[in-house]
Formats: sequence, structure tokens, C-alpha cells
Amino acid sequence: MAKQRQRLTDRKSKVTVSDVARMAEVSDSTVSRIMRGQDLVAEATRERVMATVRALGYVPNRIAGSLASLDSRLVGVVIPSLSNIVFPEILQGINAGLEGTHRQSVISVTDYDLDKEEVVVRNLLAWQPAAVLIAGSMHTEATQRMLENSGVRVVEFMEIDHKPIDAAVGFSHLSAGVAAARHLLQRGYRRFGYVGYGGEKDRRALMRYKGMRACLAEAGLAFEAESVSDGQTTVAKGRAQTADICARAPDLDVLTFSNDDMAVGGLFHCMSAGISVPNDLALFGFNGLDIGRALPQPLSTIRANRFEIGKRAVEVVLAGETRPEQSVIVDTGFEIFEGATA
Amino acid sequence: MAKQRQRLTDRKSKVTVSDVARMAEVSDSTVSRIMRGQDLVAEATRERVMATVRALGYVPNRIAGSLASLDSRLVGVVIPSLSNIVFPEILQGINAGLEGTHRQSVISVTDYDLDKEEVVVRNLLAWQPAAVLIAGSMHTEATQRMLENSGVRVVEFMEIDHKPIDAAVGFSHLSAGVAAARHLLQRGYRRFGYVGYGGEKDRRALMRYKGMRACLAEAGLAFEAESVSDGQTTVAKGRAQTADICARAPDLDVLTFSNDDMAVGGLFHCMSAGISVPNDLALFGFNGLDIGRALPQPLSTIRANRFEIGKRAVEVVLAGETRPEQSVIVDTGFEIFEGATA
DNA sequence: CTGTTAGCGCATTCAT
DNA sequence: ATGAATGCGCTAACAG
Repeated sequence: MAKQRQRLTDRKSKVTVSDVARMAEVSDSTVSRIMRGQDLVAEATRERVMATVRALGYVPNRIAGSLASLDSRLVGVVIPSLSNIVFPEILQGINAGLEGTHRQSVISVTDYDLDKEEVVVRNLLAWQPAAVLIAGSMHTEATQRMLENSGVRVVEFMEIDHKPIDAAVGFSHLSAGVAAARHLLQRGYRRFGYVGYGGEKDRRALMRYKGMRACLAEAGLAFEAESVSDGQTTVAKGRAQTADICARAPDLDVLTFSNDDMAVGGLFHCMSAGISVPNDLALFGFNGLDIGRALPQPLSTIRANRFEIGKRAVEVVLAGETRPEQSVIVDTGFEIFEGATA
Repeated sequence: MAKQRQRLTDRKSKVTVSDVARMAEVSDSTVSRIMRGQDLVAEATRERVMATVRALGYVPNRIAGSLASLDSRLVGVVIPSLSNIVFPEILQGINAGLEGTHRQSVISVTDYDLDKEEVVVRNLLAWQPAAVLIAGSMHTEATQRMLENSGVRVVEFMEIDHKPIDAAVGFSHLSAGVAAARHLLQRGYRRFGYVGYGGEKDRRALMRYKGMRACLAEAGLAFEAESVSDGQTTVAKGRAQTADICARAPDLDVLTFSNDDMAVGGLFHCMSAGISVPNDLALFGFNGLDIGRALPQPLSTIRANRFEIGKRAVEVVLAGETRPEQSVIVDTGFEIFEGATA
């Protein structure tokens, strides 16, 4: 009785199915059916029920619903960073893929820290997600085990240079590095410098670097100077590191960057310092960001499609609830964009 | 019996508190207490239980936990876009503010569509979040009502030019527009052009525009040419629209942009077209993005602190579970960055 | 087409 | 310091 009264006055007290059912003079199940859009209900009752739903401002409790149906409709997403523009782009692809399904993404960020990733994955699995989309292939043993044993679909995205837990969507960063170096060698460059960020933390940037180095080695060459910084990737760092490497190694003929942000900064340094690009010094990025194409000289780079990686990753998990016998690998590829800086 | 056996073989079947309790020979409540870090348990039992937790790979089900405790520990976040870099930056601030608490953010994107926002908010509230952080102050009537009646803390972030439902964190975009125009007038500019995106959809860009226009009007001036595009904000669009407006109105002396992305594109056009900045044409942006400062000529702009907006928004909801009598307004401010382009 | 009956997995009294 | 009982709000058989 007291509780009853409270229900009517306390704005925060939740309206439940039973409240709606009682007022509409039907059973709970009927309300539940209607709310879930099942079509085996009489049009008349549906309308009556919907009217009281609106009158009471009833919002179904998905927590209770998920518990009862053992389906949370959640898709866990684990990314290393939000400050590197490529990850928001992947999130856009994921959202696009999820659009129209009844699934919701829950995003967690690891800051490129594998221990943090472990915590984040544990917390995510606690929500009983229908699937987990996780950036990268390198995890702690515990993370690996949790993901394997969870039984849910797991897509490791960004890279495909490994045997996935369940599925992988992305491209080979090693091959991308090789392709970049080969392209630049073909164009006649011989004296290479490297400007990057993240060091050991961004394994994928490292793989591209290794790919380039291996390709150069085959040609009897090596990077003559390198500049690698910590933390996040920024245009400002690219500019500063380029200034630094130009001072230390003035005779390079091409600078390869871990990514476009850094390369754009490199170009800005050259503009300011009066270095003619690509005649005095050529620049080559990685990612194919929008900004690179809008520069006074379009940036030479390797394009990869982040949006598509996100979208395809979702498609893989939507394709089936259970893991396939054979792990799935989707190669979204990459392509050289010639541009005007190399 | 059959179910029992399934539990042991089927990797997907979940381990529950009861499984752990039975194996560790304690009651469910004891396991529950331990998992929640309550300290009124004997060290010996705790260790025994934790050992079986690890052995079974038990992960507590937060859905069940939330239902039982009526606390989801979720914070709903509603943003219009992921492609505009300012929103990922705000998300970083939100994550930073949430770090260490036991709260998790759940992000939804509206694409600047108020009807979509309504759907998204309804879906979010279904998860019984402890709070909702939502960009902007303009909502449909239904959205407004849902948020009001939800009883949870609601922070509208980005703008503070309105009476909030509960709290607002951000700054006055109108004032920012006025400040920009006043600054440029003081520096002697008289013939203004405007380059923007989003049209009616990005209300905040519109507010800044209106602020500028009002300030110009006071000085007996007006924008002599304008170029506004649809869709998302990109450097490429800024460049194209600047080219367009320069062709149509060659005698302007300053171009104001809806934001830095567009302004950077504008600068790129000028570089390519041999227009001397700021002598032939001055450029003024908005946001204070990293890239603007790394340009050969630092971009003149208004800086606003997105990270802080996210962080402060979280602080407001962490400050208390119930809405204060008086709605809270946090002004994170903005500042003119002189730069070298105006 | 609609109602009844049982849980989903856990947190929370209240005992002991 | 630990256990037993109750219910969070909803969905899923199963009846009718």
C-alpha cells in the first residue's frame, strides 16, 4: 500500500511490466510480447497496451530482459586508444554494421596496455556480450584464455598476421611495410630515414617498420637515421621529430613515417624550413587519412580502410553465433597512394 | 544430471556463483561477498574460494548482479558523431573521469539527428544507467521527458546557453562567436567571409556563427560571402569551400571558419593558390586542435578544452546520485589563440 | 490469441 | 564469520 503510493509520486521509481499489465488489464506476457514486437497479438490489445505504455512512460528494463532471455544483445569492443583517429573510424564502421540489428556496442579503451586490456576484457565479459571485437592479436595469457573460454564470437581486428582465436579482420602490416619500401626503392630512393611513435607499444606500427627494414635489407640497405617517440601520435611530434632527424642526418633522400599524422607534421617542417619535397627530401606516410589528400601536395602513403575493418568485423559476428570449425580471416587489404611527396 | 554433465563439457555454459560455492563448500552469499570485495570474511575461506574461482574461470555475471542490486554501474553517453575529432576527445575526458570508479560508459551516436537521439536515449535508459551524459541541449519533447522522468543524473555537455534538465558543462558558443568577431574587428578586419559545415544540424556551430554575425552587425558590418556545406567536417571540404568563396568574393580580408578542420583546409588552399596569409587574406578557426598549432603558420583560433568538458561532466554525476535543487552549470570557458593566420 | 508458472544469477535482508 | 530465504523485472515454455 505504502509502496503503491510511492510508485505514483516518486518520479524515480520504475514502472514495470506488471504495472502496465494491470492497468491495461492483460497479463505480463502479453505486454512483454508486444514490447518485443512479436506479432501474435490482437491489434486491439496491442493498441490498448501501447496506450498505457505511453501513459505510464514505461521503458522496458533490458537488464532484467537480458537475464531472463540469456541474451544481452551487447557487443564488446576493445581498442587501444581514442586519440589515434583510426580507432574512432573503426568504431564508425562497427556502428554502421550494427545499425538495424538490435545489438549495442560497449567500448573499452586499453591505452596500449596489455594488463589493462586484461582487466577491461574481464569487465566486458561480465556483461555477457554476444561477441567481442578486440584490436590486435597480442594479449596476455589470461586474456587469451578468457576469450577462448567465453564461448562467444571473438574478432581480432587490425591485423591478420597470426592465428586468430576465432576470426581476424584487417590486413598484414608486415606486408604493408614491405610494399612501402619496395615502392620507394622502385622510385629510386636509397637513403632512408624513419620517423615513428609508440615504440614497442604500437605493435602494428612496429610490424610495418620491420617489413620496411626487411625489404631494405634485401636491397643491401638500412635506415640511416631513426627517430621514435613515446606516447600518442600527433602532427606536432611528427614535425618536431622531422626537424630533429633532418638536423642529424641531412643527406637522407626519403623519410618514411609510422603514419600520416606524423608525416603531415614532417611536411609542415619541410615547408617551414624551405626543404623542397620531394626533390630535396621525399616523405611517405601510412593510413591514407583525409588530411593527407587535402594538403597542398597530396601525401604519398598507403591507404587502408578502417571503416571497412569495423564493418566487416561486425559482419563476421552477425554471420553466426557459434565459432566456425576453421578460423575466419578477412583481408581488407591496402593500396599505395602515389601522392606528390614521394 | 544431464544438465550437470553439460556444464562440465560445454565450454560456453556459464559458471555461476553456485558452482563456485558448491565446489568450495561454502554458501552462495560467501562467494558473492568475496567477489564484491567485502572484508567481513575469514582470510582462509577467501583464499579457498578464490582458488576455485580461478580453477573454474568464474566471471561474475554483471547483468544478474545489476538486477539484484538495482545498480547497473553504467553511464550512458550520447554524442552526435565520431568523425568530428572533438567527440572522441570528450570521450577521453569521460573515460579519464570514470577511471578508478566502478562505472562503465556506454556510448551511442546520433548522427546529429534528433529523432535518432530519441531512439538512442530510450535504448540507453533501458539499461538503467546511473547517469546520462548527452551532447547538446536541443532534444525532442519525448527525449526531454524521458530524461527528466528517468530520475537519474543528466549532464548536457558542450553548451551552457540554456536551462539544463539537471546540469550543463561546457561554454557559451554564442559568446565564443562574439569574442571571435570582436577580436578580428579589433585587429582591423572589415570584410568578412564565413566558411562552415553542417548547416542547421550542428546547432553549436550555428550559435557561434550567430554570435559573430551579431557582433559584426553592431559594428555595422555583415558577412559578405558565405559557404556552408552538408555532412561531416573535413579538411578537404574546408579547402574546396575556401577555393569557392575566394573565387566568388575576391576582396574579403578575413575568413572565419566553423572550426579548425575547415580552417586548415582553407590555409592549404591559400598555400596552393599563392594567397599570402594573413596579408592578402586572414583565416580564423575554432577549437584549438593540435594540428592548427603544428602548421607552418600556427592557426589563429579559439581554444576550448574538450577533454576537460568530458572530465567535468563525469565529476558532476559522481558528486551525487540525486539531482540538486538548483541545476548545475559548469563553464569550462574558451580563449583566443592569436596564432599567425589572423 | 492470451495467461500461468518457473526460473535467469546474483545481492540482500535477516538469522545464527 | 557464514548461511538461508526472498525477489530484482523480465522472458520462455507450456497450457489453454
